[in-house]
Amino acid sequence: MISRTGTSNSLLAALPQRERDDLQQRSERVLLALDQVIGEPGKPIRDVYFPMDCFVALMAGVDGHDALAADLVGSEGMVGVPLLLGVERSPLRARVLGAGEALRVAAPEFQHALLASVLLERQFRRYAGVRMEQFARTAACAAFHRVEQRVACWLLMAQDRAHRERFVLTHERLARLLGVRRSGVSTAAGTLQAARLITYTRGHVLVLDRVGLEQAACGCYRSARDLTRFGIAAAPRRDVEIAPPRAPPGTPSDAPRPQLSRGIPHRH
Amino acid sequence: MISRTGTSNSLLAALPQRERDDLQQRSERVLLALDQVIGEPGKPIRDVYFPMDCFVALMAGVDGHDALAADLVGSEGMVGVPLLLGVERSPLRARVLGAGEALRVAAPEFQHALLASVLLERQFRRYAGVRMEQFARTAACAAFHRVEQRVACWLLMAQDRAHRERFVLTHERLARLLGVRRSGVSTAAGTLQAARLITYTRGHVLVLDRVGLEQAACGCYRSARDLTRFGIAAAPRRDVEIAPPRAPPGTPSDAPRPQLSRGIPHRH
DNA sequence: ACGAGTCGGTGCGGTGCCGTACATTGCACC
DNA sequence: GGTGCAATGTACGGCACCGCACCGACTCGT
Repeated sequence: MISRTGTSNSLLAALPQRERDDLQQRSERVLLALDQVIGEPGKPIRDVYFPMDCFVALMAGVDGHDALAADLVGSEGMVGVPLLLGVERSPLRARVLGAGEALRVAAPEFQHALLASVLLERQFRRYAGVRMEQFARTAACAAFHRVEQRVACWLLMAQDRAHRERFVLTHERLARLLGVRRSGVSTAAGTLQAARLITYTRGHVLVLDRVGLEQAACGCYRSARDLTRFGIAAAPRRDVEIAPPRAPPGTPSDAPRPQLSRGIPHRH
Repeated sequence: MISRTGTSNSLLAALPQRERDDLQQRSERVLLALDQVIGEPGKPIRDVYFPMDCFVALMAGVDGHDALAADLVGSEGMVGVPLLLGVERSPLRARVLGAGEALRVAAPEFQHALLASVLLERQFRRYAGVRMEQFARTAACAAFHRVEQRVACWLLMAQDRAHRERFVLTHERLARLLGVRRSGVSTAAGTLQAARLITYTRGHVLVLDRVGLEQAACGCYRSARDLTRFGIAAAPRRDVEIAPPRAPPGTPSDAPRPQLSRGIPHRH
């Protein structure tokens, strides 16, 4: 999980040599700065991004504000999925949450690449399906799970995408992701810190006990992680029916897990 | 809106003659009963459905329960979008919320049809993009808007899909859509009823004042409706760049709207 | 006509989070 | 080594919604 895969993008890495090379030739390496916005709701999608060691929050908005993050995109994914689906305007705001490098491909170039290779198109399309499921999960998670669980969940997701044991994410920013108060995050983070699961100092997060943190998080983290793996895996060939490994038998995706702070009952 | 479009599906109706006929030949008319489940999370998608005068709730689950509805599908859409994206298992539970007729197409038939026509594939793919945006919106709505607003919102969405002035939807079922208590819906519905916007009698909803109900709803309703229209509209040809009419200039998608019950401030 | 079951109106104590505000603490930059 | 700001810890009243429960009202089947 923390294994530093080098500066590469899994979605690209899963492509056949030819497709990968083709796309990389059309791309350029760019440095994305913290808080940089690389997608505005309602505006045309100019470029597609493949994060390498940065990660990006996809913010859903209501009433003119960014309300909450629908998903995080790191080196396991891409920014600009709507283009895959023939939607040329971004529905969400894409804001860089962890600075770093990404491959940028201009929208027309990307569309040409899609037309040039069915394999590439199929692989990316399946990623779109994964993203969609993730959106639905986020909706349920935001509506049902306690702030503390969600803080744990998103810290884990952020860490996976930062590829580092320690990374940068202030309470303020995390609060905006979750759509809650900053002080709510502070309290939750304080509890996690008291439980020796993390250390939080001025935006610098250090995960001390990953397993414990996973237990403090809602099941959404594990589900999301499994889903991500499925999204990266090479798409099965159309003529051979392979059951995707979504739910390995005997592995209930939501196993019962202990509560951290006072046994808060789950809404059902 | 209430115009009874007859028993047809807009997504199919927007297709060119040839594609529509082809798909209809592969389909069969079926009657979907209230509460019938036509998609189980984690299970293979056997069939794709094009509702005609029925509508279906797509339920996202957490912790093994259905948590909340991510979207409603009526004659403007289809059930089985993941197949479009190369995902062969349903991420959500699809439960019939309004009984009626639908066209059913077996998954392999549908996939063949997709391969047979780029036009058809493009049209449906864009619908997938719309659905995705809707998921994100639902997430934000569920997290931020008051139950009363959401009740109004979902009543409107349900009515659009029922194509009738009056339709059937109990508090209990609506509560499950929103992921709230049944009594919470009762209270909210009571307020709407007191304001002469609706009449609610044992599951039979009659909308008295549609405009008023829209004002009582959160902006999500209008956004979702506009989005739906965009989803139905014929996809622009690839070689001609046509800006999709997502946000007509001078039409802020979330205009300020009056509060119904005591001026509840919006979280921002 | 009557009983059973569904539906919805209502109440009550509990609580998680909101909005707001203020004090503290590191870190960066003088 | 002080100054300034960003980041965090903490507190407090308010409230929307929770879980639970009860009861009346309407519908339907026999």
